[in-house]
Amino acid sequence: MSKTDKRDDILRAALELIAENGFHGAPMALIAEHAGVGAGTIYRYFENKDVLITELFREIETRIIPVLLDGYSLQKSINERFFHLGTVMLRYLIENPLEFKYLEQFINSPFGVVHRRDKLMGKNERDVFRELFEDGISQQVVKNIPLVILFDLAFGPLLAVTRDHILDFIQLDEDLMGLTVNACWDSVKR
Amino acid sequence: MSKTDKRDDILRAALELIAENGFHGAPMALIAEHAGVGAGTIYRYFENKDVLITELFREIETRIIPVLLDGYSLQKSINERFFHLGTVMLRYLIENPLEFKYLEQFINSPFGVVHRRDKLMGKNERDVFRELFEDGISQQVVKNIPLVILFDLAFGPLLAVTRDHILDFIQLDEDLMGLTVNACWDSVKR
Amino acid sequence: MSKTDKRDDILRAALELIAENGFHGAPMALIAEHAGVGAGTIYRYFENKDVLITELFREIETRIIPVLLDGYSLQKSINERFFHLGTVMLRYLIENPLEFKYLEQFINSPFGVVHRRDKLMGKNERDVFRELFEDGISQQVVKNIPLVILFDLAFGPLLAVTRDHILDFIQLDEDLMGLTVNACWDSVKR
Amino acid sequence: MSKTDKRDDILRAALELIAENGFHGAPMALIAEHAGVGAGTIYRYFENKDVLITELFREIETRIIPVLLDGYSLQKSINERFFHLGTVMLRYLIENPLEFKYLEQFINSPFGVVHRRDKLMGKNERDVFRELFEDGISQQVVKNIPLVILFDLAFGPLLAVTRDHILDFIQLDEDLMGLTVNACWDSVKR
DNA sequence: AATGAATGAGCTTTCATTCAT
DNA sequence: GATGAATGAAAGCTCATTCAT
Repeated sequence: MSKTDKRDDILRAALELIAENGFHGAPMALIAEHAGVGAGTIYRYFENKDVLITELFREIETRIIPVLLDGYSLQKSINERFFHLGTVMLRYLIENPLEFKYLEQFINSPFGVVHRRDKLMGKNERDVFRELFEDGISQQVVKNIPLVILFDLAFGPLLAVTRDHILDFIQLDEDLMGLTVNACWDSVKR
Repeated sequence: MSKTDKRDDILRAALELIAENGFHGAPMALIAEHAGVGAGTIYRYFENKDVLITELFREIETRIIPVLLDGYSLQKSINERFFHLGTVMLRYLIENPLEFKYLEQFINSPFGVVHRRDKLMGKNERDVFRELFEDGISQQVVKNIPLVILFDLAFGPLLAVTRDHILDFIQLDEDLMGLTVNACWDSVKR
Repeated sequence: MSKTDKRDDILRAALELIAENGFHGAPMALIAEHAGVGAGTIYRYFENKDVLITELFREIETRIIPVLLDGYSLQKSINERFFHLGTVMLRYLIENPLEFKYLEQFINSPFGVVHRRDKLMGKNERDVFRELFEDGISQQVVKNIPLVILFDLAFGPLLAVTRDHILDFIQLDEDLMGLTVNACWDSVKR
Repeated sequence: MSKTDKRDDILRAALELIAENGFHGAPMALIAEHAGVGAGTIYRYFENKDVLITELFREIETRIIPVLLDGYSLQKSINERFFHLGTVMLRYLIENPLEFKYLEQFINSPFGVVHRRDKLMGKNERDVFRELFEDGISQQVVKNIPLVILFDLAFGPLLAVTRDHILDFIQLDEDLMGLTVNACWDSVKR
């Protein structure tokens, strides 16, 4: 088994346990057990639990980006670009409920606050959503309100809807997903 | 000191500590200390920590309802009613950051899932928002999509925006609050 | 059982275990067991293991001082005062081997270095030995060399001899104790 | 690289780490890293950590003996021989603080007790100090008290003074070193 | 009714040692 | 011979809950 395999096993175990039980329902010993490694082994790959949690977030984030960009074209209209990103993201999260649940845990935690602050400070490289909104504002297609609020108008409902789907409060099909993303667009468009 | 006083002291202490430090930053002994009671005393009023947490949520919920209803009239248009409820709620949360932080903690936790499930199952009495959306749909002013999604479109951004204000990512004044609520309205209206 | 009793039980258990096995041979769980209390109970009396260790040192120190001062008179000659302090200390340590072993552990550890630095900086109240040497120097009875060296000349051998007695390398009786203290005096006297 | 080289690298790394951080601040993996070898390699040269520690002590001891004997003559007076050994040792330890710190760690540990017991039992070959004191006693120049006590009177202060120098409590120059060794002589001479 | 000292299971993390490569 | 990834027992410490007073 290669080095990478074990690291992946640990990340997968952490994803499953934290997604289902939260950070506190995922003791390191249990993660190790689910990963099929010794408790100490985790610490060869991750300095401590916080680092494991943060790395796992980055891993998921990294996994999503190419999915979002697949078929995404800056040539299309702002509306089309928004629709593309919104539906692709919604679909991805619904098809990967573990990753969604993990993201939710992460975002609603001190880790997430730090991450969001860094993002808003522009510490993060190219951000496809920020770019979209900035283009939309300059083209006078999107409401001229603070970026932060645009994010909230777009992501707030998307995450909420995904959660409700995963919790079985609704069944999102392609139609409902389209309606939802369009409704979000209504809130950000001029 | 009456029985009710002590109960209130405990709830207040729990609110402050949990809002600022999360559930795990609020040990029962600390809550007791802040409430000025013995650790064991809490258990005379609340069966265990989970019950305390849930009761505190209901308390806050109960406190908000009359605020929302003050000046609220079923005679006004759906749009006006939505604007009233949205801005009043936004203002209330911003002026009561402890309660908002607590609600966030609660919603993003296993407790919150249970609560939301109960609500959607209609276990809860009269719900002013459900009523508003149902009226809006029947008057063909609001999009005819599942209630759950309408909730998400309206509350998702409001909560997100409040959090960003409290985290100092934006400064919400009355103007921005109005813009935000109107943007939410754009997403639910036909 | 009074509050003080339990604290004393813990200190006694710590003394025994650390004296015999060193700091690392005395896990908190074992100290708790020997003290007849729960593991968590120790933390009601001592913030952490370091504090327990330091407090125990002070306790022992405090216990020795009145013994040293019993029958000690500033009216007597420097030589007599030195002999009194030296033999009383030697006798006390030999009769209380656990305390001696503990002191040795403590002195030869990072704790001890800090403590010694504080002492030399004069942070500690009245120090009977410092006083003795300062009097001796001003009366030109004791060698005019740095205080630190005088301490080393006097205590170095006393502690070494005590350890050898406890380890059964020698059997110190009153005669040998007298000879030893006198030899130490020879090294500090002019 | 020869077998001996690797062994030496390990011993050197162990010396540095243990001297600065104590036995518990020197994990085997770190020693291996500092020595530039694999963790498992140490176990080809030393059965376990205890053996490594003991061997390192012997190594240092062996290194000091020729230094002590350089210029040492049994023809000189006891006083002169004592002065020679005392100052040379003091100087050596001060100039090699790592070795001193290591010796201190070793002596004040269960390892040291065993070693001292062996030494006093006469298990060790020729001992230059024992010889000196025995000569001194038979020439009636040194106090007729047990050898062990003479060792303590001579080494107790020397080690204590060295430690204080290394901890920066005093600055030992050649003069102070001479004074100190002479003071020790005062305590052992008749 | 109210207390708060006591509990002990459970947490994260370290490290001497092994062994497949 | 040499490696270093893997191990898992054991450490210090926390905290929800109990119960004698």
